[in-house]
Amino acid sequence: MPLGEYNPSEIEKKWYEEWLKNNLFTPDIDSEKPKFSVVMPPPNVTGSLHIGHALNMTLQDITVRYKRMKGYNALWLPGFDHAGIATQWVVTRQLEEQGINKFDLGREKFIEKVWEWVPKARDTIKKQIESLGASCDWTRQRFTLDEGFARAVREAFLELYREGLIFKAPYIVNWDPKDRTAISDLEVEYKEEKGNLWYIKYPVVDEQGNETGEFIIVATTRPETMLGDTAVAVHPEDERYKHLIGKKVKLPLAPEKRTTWDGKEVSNLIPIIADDYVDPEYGTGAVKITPAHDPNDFEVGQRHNLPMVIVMDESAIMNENAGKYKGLDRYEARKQIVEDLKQQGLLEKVEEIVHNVGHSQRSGAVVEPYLSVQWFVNTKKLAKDAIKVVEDGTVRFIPENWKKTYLNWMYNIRDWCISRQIWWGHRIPVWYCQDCSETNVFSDKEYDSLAKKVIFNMYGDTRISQFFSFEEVKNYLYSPNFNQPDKTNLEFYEKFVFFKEIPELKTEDSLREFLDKNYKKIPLLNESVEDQEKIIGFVPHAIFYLYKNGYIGKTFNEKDVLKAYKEHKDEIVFIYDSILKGIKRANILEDEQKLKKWLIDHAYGNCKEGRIFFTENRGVFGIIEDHIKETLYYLELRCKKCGSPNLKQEEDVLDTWFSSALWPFGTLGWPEDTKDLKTFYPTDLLVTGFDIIFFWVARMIMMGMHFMKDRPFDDVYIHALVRDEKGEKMSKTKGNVIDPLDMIEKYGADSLRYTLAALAAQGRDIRLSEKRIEGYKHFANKIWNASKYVLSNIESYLEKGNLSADIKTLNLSLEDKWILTKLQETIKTAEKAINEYRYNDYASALYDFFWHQYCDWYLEFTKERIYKGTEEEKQTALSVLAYVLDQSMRMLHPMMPFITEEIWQKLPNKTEEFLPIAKYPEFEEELLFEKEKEIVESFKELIVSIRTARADFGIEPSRKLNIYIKPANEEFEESLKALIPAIKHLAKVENIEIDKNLERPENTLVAVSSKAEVFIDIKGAIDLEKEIARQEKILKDIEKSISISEKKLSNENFVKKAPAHVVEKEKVFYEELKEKALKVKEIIENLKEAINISKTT
RNA sequence: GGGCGGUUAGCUCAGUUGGCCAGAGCACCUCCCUUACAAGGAGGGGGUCAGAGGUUCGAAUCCUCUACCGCCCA
Repeated sequence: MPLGEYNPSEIEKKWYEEWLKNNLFTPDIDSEKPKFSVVMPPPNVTGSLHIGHALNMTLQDITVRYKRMKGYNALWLPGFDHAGIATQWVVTRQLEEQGINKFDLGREKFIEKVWEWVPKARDTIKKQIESLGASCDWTRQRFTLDEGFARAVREAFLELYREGLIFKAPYIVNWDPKDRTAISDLEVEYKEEKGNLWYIKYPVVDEQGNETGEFIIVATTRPETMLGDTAVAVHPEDERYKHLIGKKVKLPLAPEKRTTWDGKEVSNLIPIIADDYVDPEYGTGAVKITPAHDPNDFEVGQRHNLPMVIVMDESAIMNENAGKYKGLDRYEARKQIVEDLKQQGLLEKVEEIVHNVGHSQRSGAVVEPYLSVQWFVNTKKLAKDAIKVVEDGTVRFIPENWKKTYLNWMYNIRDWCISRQIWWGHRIPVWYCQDCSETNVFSDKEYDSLAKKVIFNMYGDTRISQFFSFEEVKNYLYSPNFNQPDKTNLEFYEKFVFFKEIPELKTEDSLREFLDKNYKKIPLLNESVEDQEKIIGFVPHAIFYLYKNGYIGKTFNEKDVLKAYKEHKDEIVFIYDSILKGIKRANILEDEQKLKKWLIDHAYGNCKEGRIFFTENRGVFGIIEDHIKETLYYLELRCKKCGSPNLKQEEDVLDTWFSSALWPFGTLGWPEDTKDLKTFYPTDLLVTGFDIIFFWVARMIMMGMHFMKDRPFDDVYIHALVRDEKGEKMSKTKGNVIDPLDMIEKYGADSLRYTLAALAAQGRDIRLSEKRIEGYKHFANKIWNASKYVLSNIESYLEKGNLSADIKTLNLSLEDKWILTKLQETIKTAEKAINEYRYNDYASALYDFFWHQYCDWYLEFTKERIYKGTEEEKQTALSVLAYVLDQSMRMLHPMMPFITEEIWQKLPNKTEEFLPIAKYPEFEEELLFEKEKEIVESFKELIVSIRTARADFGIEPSRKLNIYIKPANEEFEESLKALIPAIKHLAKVENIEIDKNLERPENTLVAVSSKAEVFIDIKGAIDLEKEIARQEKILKDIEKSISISEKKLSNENFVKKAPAHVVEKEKVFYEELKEKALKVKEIIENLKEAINISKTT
């Protein structure tokens, strides 16, 4: 079937499905072929595909497809990022729309909601990536919060903690009061804003605290923070203030007693200290020091051991320390404070200034520097190796200038705040002991069996709580996995986390047996714990617990209970305290008499509720099992220091980038030593945008070097930002976004991809306009139509004969050899370009070849042979057409996977089943025909000169003319004779005469090219004046070139110093020009003579 | 303040170690529905490569300064 109309949407979906069905993108792990691996920068699950993704994916896909076709065992590993703050934000807003407040809902329920929504969001963006044609291996798809990643994150945290590289400390963080979380330095955006500089008078006091009448004036942009001042600093050498150093000032407006962050009292009389940090030139030279609300002041505070007073709460509402301003928002407080200062005469003056104000990238709120206790990674140590591998070129940045940016940042790297006060994410695997305050970090290393590890990980992932039911475990393990919905979570654990079968968990029976054997059982006697009045209390639960866990037998007496309870009191109290929300009448279990009475009461219904739990026979009691409504299991964790079970897990979660830093090895199975890891790590290439070099690339290198002792990737290709055609950032608010999905729908994924590749020049932003995409759709259409020509002719030919797959055996014509030579040149240029990540060169090399060589010339050349040639000529022409088309499709495929596959599938002599796994063209020396190429190039020049002459004289293309050609030499004469049919077709000519010794016939136009003169009979009188003018213009151009060339060649230094081939080229060029000029001059003379003759006659 | 980058045709951009009388696409002008393609074909116009100086036989390309425009970091 030849091709119909080009309709991208029709073919694109079809082929992607076909490729997936045939597993073309899943590498063979046992392959002998060299590997090529890339991990996909995981898009946010909440996001939708924007043009930046499209560019990122396209570039990766081009390289991966190229490598795959080059015979590499190629892995492109896809996945998604859980995007802590962004996702939490989206779900919070959704709930708000339903009138649900996140805090009312509670942490667990909230996270359940997120897990409900996340797969839907993920499917959306996944489909979008697929529609681009990404040839990634979906069978290995991962998620930064999946079972394996969560485990890897705990493992990494534990290891770093043990090595002392993770620590908890009070620190000034960038606090986002809107989202109520700390954010990293990198998440703060500074914007210039108008503000004020307030000059405030602080009264100096004497030893007794009485004002001396002297003032020290401080300048501040944030007067509300003055309530947290704990000193005033001046420069030690500043003569103005030297006498005040060591004295105190009375802090205006502040309450007499304030409290530091760690509970100590601070007076409102604060010292004047000396510190080099103060710039005597700025403001008044005296600076208020607020260690809890300013990063610089924090450092000053540490140097001078100043107390730190926090004056706001987590929402930036003034707190107790603010005295009468308590409860005011920080900006209202500012207003009030300024007002009050004015009234008290303490406001010296106000200056208007422009200063940089930090905003949260996410919420837009003005960031409050805020003292809080956070978790940090000591990056200084980790940076060492990460610097080394980039310095020594093991990891290469492309374009190279990013290396400098990276190193600069790494040299000055600061500790990385990794805790976030949100719910969605990796909860920090730290359990604080409530009894001895020990910090415990747990991972599944605590457990020896895989099944136990799984249960612990489920707990760590908050999939089950510390007291869990059989149903909960079962439901989770046997329900579909987030990444691989065709697998259960248990199967995911087996295949992607532990790489081993876990038989204990496989069936319900074995699972129950396993749980029974390994976990404490918690009998519950209540139907529910809702009605606190009717609830069955602690004592019976405790006894049933002792029984269920074998601490007492089915029959027992009070002494047995007493003894067993004594031994297990801690755990029993801890468990039921949590479950029953309080312990009542525990003393019964400590007193033999009371216990005995209680037991008898509950064997005979003598209590208030008339409950009977036990049988009694001669002082021996027996359990009535029917009372057990449900049995939970208890995952026991104990403090490593004091053994207490009373632990509380850290509330904070980790910065999302902490998990994505593990991406290149976490996705391959780390911390297990897997075959994937051995085969594919280090990866070969990372393609990403410059905006996350610090956020992500740097951290991956640090973590890779630390945990894998090896770089995560060799090459880092940094691509540009996609802007709109005016060079502005695309944003929804500006309304200038180009939606890749719209573009795909309108022009096809192939056109979009080609456009992005063609615009992806290194080191420059991309300005994209829809026009460009439309332009490349024209290219796709061109490919389509040219193929239609080739395929339909092949089809009609195949009814009679066969095409030759081995074109070397054919009797090739001049133009066949020419196009084959051009093809070889293109293969060379294209491969060089793609290997150097010069995607734009790759695109333009193929564009030029396919359109301007293959279509514009070669296709036209073949028409004569195909329509009027002999059988052999037909066969040769069609074989070469098919061969070049086949090679072109292979080369274009990485950029335009769909259209090329559609066409390629229809070609005869296919050697592979699908184009994505077909062999990439090889450069072949034997198919280079330099001489023939030169001839055809000269021939093209000749044709163009004829066309120009025709156009200059306004001769319609349809009018067929007679021409006479006078070649410069015999060789060209021979060639031209062979090309007569082509000339007729290309120049629209009726009759041709070719003769080296020709004289110009009368009434003809002349077209001069470097290897021939052409005389055109336009069948009518020509306007001699016009022709003279035309030729004179041509002559002028030539002479201009001659004079430039002459100047060069007459320059002794040029001939002496320039490389030989350059000089030689210039000489040849000069000679050609000279000859051409001579001919044109001759023509002009002839024409002038003709005018004279016509005048005289 | 420190660092990085940009300025080439009306527009959007290429131009790899200096060797081009500077290229492409779009737009523009003229002619053409010629049996692959009017989403096309043929021909054409258009640039003191931001400015100044320097190095060199030779500079859009290397160096210095200036102007303007971006981005990152403090």
